[in-house]
Amino acid sequence: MAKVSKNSSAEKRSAHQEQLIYERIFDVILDQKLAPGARLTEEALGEIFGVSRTIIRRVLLRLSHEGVVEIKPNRGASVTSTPVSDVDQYFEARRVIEGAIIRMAAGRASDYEINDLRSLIGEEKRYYESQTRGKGLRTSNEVHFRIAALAGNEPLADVARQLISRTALIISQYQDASQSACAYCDHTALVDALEAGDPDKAEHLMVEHIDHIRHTLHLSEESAPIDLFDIFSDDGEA
Amino acid sequence: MAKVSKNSSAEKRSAHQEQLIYERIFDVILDQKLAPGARLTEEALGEIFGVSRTIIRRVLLRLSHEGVVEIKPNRGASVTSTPVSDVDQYFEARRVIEGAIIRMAAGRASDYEINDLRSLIGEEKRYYESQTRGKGLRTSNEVHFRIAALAGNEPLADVARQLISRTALIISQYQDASQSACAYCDHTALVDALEAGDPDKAEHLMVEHIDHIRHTLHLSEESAPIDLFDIFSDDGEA
DNA sequence: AATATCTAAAATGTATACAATCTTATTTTA
DNA sequence: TAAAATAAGATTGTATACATTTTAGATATT
Repeated sequence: MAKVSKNSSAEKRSAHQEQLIYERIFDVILDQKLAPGARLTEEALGEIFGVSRTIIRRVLLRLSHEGVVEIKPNRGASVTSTPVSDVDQYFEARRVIEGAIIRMAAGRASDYEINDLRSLIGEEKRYYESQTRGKGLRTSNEVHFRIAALAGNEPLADVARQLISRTALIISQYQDASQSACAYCDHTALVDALEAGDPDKAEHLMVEHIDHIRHTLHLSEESAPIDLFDIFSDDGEA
Repeated sequence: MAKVSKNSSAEKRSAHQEQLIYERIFDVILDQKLAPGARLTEEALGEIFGVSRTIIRRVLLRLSHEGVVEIKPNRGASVTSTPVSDVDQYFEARRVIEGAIIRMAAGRASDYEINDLRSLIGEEKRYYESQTRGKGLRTSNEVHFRIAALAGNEPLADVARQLISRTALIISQYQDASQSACAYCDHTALVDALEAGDPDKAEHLMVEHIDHIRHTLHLSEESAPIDLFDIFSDDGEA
């Protein structure tokens, strides 16, 4: 007579389901399996992930609020293509914000947090060496996320996260797969400065690092149409 | 509950409809007609604006992405209540970002843009003198938005806008209606520095200004439940 | 009277139906 | 043949139905 408890495993999943779909789509974009400009149709995605358009719509809306996807009225969503002319602005924004952030973070990090960062950078190094580009890029982002968190200012960390994600999209659009930017070298130096509690050096290294990434980009126009089913059915991510 | 849809006049402009609802809800929050913590139920809002829950849901989702509203699973949306402990972080974030922005903007503004700003500040002054608090606060935001745009860096202006909107919510939560912060005095000085092309002075004034606003806040806990229909049916603006 | 349990109402979560709009292929016309 | 008109298909826009969950009130129990 009481409530019939359904299989809770399926229900638990539905809570995270949206998040999983969100990450999956973002990952595919960063892996350059979906080029900028590629259209994301609601029904196709719904079939792929086994949910209705309602859920997909929410995910696309979130991605559009983050600037990863563009939604035009009656046209639907497509991967954001950043014009060459906008690229430098994003990197300048990152220099300003992440420069200020790492200055605030310098000396604040505990030994535990520093160790955590170093092991993350180790992971990053492995991904880059094993040529798994997408994973490497996301891990690199994670390093920047963690540093942002160390500053102890949640709103600032939040806007930093946005810019970092958005920049990742730009990098995946303009960086050659071969030229993987050796980010982990720079990252190690950054963490050293953090540990030493040297704000000036930390800021300087961060600005140089962001500048360095910017200069690995080849700013030329390109595009490549793709089929949604192929991309999501075959996960190239070991 | 009568299902009478109260179509005011914005029935056919379905393209802008969502935007209008968004602004209407945000305005009501800034006017303190909806206190932090107040619940926003989808069906009630749908009836008020004469649309289905589908549209309301999109608006609430957008507001939640901007941090104005909090959505909890199975609980729906409620106006974000910022803990006292978080307030200073938001203002610090604004000092960092808007400080950098106005530095970039100094000397870049055309005569036309400067004049535009001055007339906007005039408008602001009138609103404050006529005690229309909500309008005054929004106009004040607009001044900061415009300055952010002058820096010529869209991504930075974007994160600035987010923080400014979010801070407006905080101000409406913690500032006494009487103490209206005389923002337009500071703003005039800011524009003078912009026109003179003095980055150091402009930055200094901006930091002081933001600090000044922060110090008009009375950081104590409060709350007040309200009825949605009353609020939206009677527009206290004018 | 206080607490616990159960039931009804209300709100959100999701899917789906149908309308409006855009896209594409085909046919018509000059 | 090329351009324009048109019709068929695909895609998004919106409303609504139904399921699930929460909330609140009533009833029962100690």
